Parts: sequence; structure tokens; C-alpha cells
Amino acid sequence: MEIPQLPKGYTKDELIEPRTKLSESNLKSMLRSMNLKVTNQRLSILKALNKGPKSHVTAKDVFESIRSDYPHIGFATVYRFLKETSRFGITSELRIGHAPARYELKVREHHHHIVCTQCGKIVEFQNEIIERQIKKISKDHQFFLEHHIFELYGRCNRSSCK
Amino acid sequence: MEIPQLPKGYTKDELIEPRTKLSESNLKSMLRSMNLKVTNQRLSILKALNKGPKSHVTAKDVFESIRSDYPHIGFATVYRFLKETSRFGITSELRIGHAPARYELKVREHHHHIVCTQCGKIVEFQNEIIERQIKKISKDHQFFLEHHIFELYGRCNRSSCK
DNA sequence: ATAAAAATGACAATCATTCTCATTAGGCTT
DNA sequence: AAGCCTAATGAGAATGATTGTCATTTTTAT
Repeated sequence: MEIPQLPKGYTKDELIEPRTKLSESNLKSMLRSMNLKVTNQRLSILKALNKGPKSHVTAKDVFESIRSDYPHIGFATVYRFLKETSRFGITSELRIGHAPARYELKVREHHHHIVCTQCGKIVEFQNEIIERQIKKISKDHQFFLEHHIFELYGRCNRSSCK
Repeated sequence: MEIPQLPKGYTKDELIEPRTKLSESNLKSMLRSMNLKVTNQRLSILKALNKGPKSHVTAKDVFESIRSDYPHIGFATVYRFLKETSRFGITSELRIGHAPARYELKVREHHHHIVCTQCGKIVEFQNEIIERQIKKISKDHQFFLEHHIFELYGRCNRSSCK
């Protein structure tokens, strides 16, 4: 029995619920709390992460969505900043198969993803039991836990995905 | 509070317990069960995955470990085959940060990893409670589950890692 | 306003992974 | 055992995401 591969990219038309919008001053204080200077480019990147409809965006998505405001923005700037925010835990980086990394703002509750390997739909979920087990496991192995990745892959219930 | 990044590569000196060796005929029947032709290159790749001391190896590791037998082996062959085996569920692919993908033979019980972000040590663990929750979650969301990724990252208890 | 430090952006470089395609080898059939 | 069909290999180029470099610009503390 052959296990199907993830599609190269996500479909563009699968939306998940847009997340809460953060105000500009929220975004600014995020930056200050990281001891990072407040620049318009960075605010734009944060806004691009924060605005719907897609909540899990690639560096390229961000790049393209702020190009209208900053025609000279470089990929380096986008990548550098996404990496910085993920180091600080402001964003999280989703790595799925060999597709480009996707980033999301961690403004919502801690959650995980279940991804449809056919249509690319992403659904978020939380599970307290699993979180408790994670704490237990790291304690048992004497690890000081920094972060974790937990992603489920399968086929959603759309007829075209079965 | 800044969350440290994973080191670019794993340290080479952290060993985890070598896994059970598979006989050549085991490996051959693995290939036959996938309807893949039995070639010496493929057997070598499987052996490279199966032999210790590292159980989580990159395509490059494999490439280098079989170069003595096949000086003309190409990366395409290695990647192609690793991808194939992972599609068939014979190997699993570990993607950690932006480091190259690591592969392991799925000859042992299903398990997950806890990875030290300082020294690269990888410890395997199992957790029945989590597995049950995974089944529940996919049922709740009406997903037919194909596979899942679950990796914990932190610092192990070695003094140099704290 | 000014200086020090950090951020930006143009562009090149890196490097893992994939593609192409001519050649070779595996595993049937006879 | 020879031949055929098809899959597998490997040489090399191509791709594409990500990172590095460094001169220039911007931010922010003073």
C-alpha cells in the first residue's frame, strides 16, 4: 500500500478562519519586547502574517504581499526577520515535506495542525491530554523543553480528497 | 527570552543505541514487497540505514557510506530511493529546522524523538496515551490519517547543554 | 541634531533536492 | 541461456529556498 505524497504547494483556495487582528501598537510592542527596532518593513511583515485569509504563509507570500508598499524589499529582510521572530517565539515555523517553510503569528492559543495531503487544507486543534504527556515525557528524559512539533497528515472528508 | 536555534548539523559523536540488524534476505523481501527491483545499490542504501551507529542519517551520509562500494553512485539514486521508501512507509523522514532531511528505517516499533538543540542527541520514545489521542483527533475532524510528525526539542541533561 | 548601532536591500553564493536523458541492469519469457 | 521490456542508474545540469556580504540607510538614545 503506497502512501501518497504531499502536494508540492498548498491549494490557494482553502481558507482557515482568519485570526484576531492585532493593532499597530500591539505589533510595535512586540518588536520592542524583542529589543528589535521598529521599522515599517517589520510592521508590514507582522501585518502580512496577521491579516487573513491565509494564516500560514511562506516567506514568498510575505514578500509579495508587502511589495506594493516596499517595492525594493529584499528576501533577506523577510527571511531574517521571520527567523528572528521564530527564535523569540513570536512566530512559529511549519515545515511540511520539502515545501517552503510556512510561518504563523503565535497570537492565538498554542495549537497544532492537521493537514490534508490532498488539498492542503489546514485545521488547527488543541489537546490538553497531549500537552500534559509532553511535559511528562520531557521530565522523564530530563530534558528542558524548548518547543515541539506536532503535525498530523491525512485526507480530509471532501469527496475529492478521499 | 530568546529561544536558541538548532545547531546547523548534529554533533557526530552522540550515538543512540544501534538498531536491530536486518538480514540481507529481509532487505530483499522489503524491496519485493514494494514491487521494486532488487539492486545492489538499493541493498547498500538499506544497509547504510540499518547499520549503526547513527540511526538517523542524511542522504549525504548514505551517499558517503556506500561510495566505497559504488564509487559512481549518484545523489539522484540515493534521494530517489529514500523518497520511494518513505512513500511506502519503509523509512521515515525527519525534518528538523532547515537542516537536511534525515531518514531512518522503520524496523522498530513506532516511536517519536526528543532532540537536544545543543548537542544534537536524539532519544526515542513511545507514548500510548498520545497515540490514542491522535486517533481521536483525526476521527473528530473526519480525517483519514496517513502519518504524523511529533518531535520534541530541548536541552538534555549534560552539563554542557544546560 | 548627532552618533552609534542596527536594519535594509542588492546581489551573489550556498546547498539540498530534483530533473533529464542516455546507458545499463533486473527479471521475465521462451 | 539469450532476448526483451521496463525499471533503475548516474552524470550533469537545473531548481529553488535560504543565507551571506557589504555598502547604504534608518532608528533611537543622548
